[in-house]
Amino acid sequence: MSAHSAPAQTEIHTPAASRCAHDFQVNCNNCRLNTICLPLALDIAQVEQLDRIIQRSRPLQKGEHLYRQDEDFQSVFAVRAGSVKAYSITDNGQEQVTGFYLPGEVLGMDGIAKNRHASSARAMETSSICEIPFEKLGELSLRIPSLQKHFFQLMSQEISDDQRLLTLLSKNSADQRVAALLLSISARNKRRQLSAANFRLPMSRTDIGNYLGLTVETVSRVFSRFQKMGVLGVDNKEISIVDVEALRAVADGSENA
Amino acid sequence: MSAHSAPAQTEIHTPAASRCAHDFQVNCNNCRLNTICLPLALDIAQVEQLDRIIQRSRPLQKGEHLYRQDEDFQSVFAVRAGSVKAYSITDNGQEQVTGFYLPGEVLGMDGIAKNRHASSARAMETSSICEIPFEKLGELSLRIPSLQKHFFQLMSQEISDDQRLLTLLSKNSADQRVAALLLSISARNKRRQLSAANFRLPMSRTDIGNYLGLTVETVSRVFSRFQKMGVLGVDNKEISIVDVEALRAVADGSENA
DNA sequence: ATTCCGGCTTGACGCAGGTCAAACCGGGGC
DNA sequence: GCCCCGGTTTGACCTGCGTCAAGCCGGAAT
Repeated sequence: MSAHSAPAQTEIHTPAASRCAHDFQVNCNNCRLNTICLPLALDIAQVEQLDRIIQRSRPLQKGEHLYRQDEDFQSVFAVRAGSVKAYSITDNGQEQVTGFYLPGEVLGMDGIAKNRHASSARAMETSSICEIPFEKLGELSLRIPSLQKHFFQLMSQEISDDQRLLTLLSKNSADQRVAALLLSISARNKRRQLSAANFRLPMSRTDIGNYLGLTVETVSRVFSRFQKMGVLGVDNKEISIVDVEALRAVADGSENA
Repeated sequence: MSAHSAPAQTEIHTPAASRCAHDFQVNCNNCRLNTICLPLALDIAQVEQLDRIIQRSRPLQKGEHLYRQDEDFQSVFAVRAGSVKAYSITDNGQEQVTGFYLPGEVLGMDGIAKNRHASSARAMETSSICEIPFEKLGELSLRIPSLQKHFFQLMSQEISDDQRLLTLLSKNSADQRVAALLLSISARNKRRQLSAANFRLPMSRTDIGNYLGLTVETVSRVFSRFQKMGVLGVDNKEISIVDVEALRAVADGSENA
């Protein structure tokens, strides 16, 4: 294992959560992710109201489900620590990974429309999750306009993200897709004050392939190629971005190869 | 021109709109699309409140823009008649059609997150549009809980739709993609009490290809193939679905060819 | 230490769909 | 009528990625 595995590991022990493994008393005000998952516009009293409806259950083990497709929709979820993948299965049985969710990110909003989850979500590693009952969130939003706005924005962001992914899938080569995913994860790590250059991918090659519309083999080959090109350091799931500029160039198709 | 062009043409003259070409007094209560674009849960008085904030401008001509990427976001839009395509252009200049919007459907919600439109929208034919100022909609939603819920649902539906499209792009063949699009349009026509079997495609082959992540040539070839197979009747943009079951079989990959 | 097993890598080969090029078709302007 | 022009179709060829198959690597169980 390489040197940067240690910082990556701390992901699942945020300051708040690590004070005690069974500390379910963590609240939004002392959560270091609150600038990411919460509206900045809320004052302390409002955050406390929100806090009161949020449920924090025991950590999920790797592989456990947060919710399953077609189950009744009750809540949306925020990742506090760890990571989660969302995926859906179509009528004819094909599985599609629709998103990877890292700490501070919110998932489950696709269930609102039909009051049934349109996808399943499972932990890719041991994870702590905040459950936000949607009925109550709606009520609270009626009294806190900025909260309503924040949720409209969150959902809108999810739409934009999906549309960017759409473009990626329909227009870009395997190299570009993988490069874009790595840059996305890098940026999201950076937002959480983690290293943008060195990190551990929580998902398998298979998941990456499924998400990006590629086979495992292709994903693996791309990683190898990037490594050979001196753009990436790859040690199984440990990734280090050696040449960000080159990676960006690949991502938007302007490399001179 | 074939026999079914007439009903298709009436699309741009809804009962409400056709009373007078410049009748901007149309309102939600007498709009025959209100069960599609409006919450069923609103009572007459509430619909009137909503009605008061909705703006109906002169019809858009083919090719005119409803809004442009990166412009300030002010409103979401509902298609009353005609049809609209939404598309975005990435940093490196590639265009991606992100959706086709038919009467009763709402677009523009991807602009909420950043308060700037994340995509552009232009009329694919002469179209009437309802503009719904988002600021006011938010305020009204605070007073009409079912309206707030409806908009959460609308946005959630858009997320689900995008995710289904994602799966289509990442897992399905050209034949499957085109078949799925045709079935989608057919179903949406049916919902508006129009023929599910015979209709006029408002978009070009190029747009279809762009939307589905295919080239024009491939789209054209698929149409030809479907026609040869006796699944479809194709006369330029006039489509008739001859064998729905076969088309469904193609769409979910269970055809025995 | 040995085996097992799931995830990852690498190679050889084939095909669906992209690319390039040419021709067609239908509507609008003159 | 004629020409023009954008959209569409069709064909011939090429390639990126999927498929199939084999081998590798590392952690868990015994």
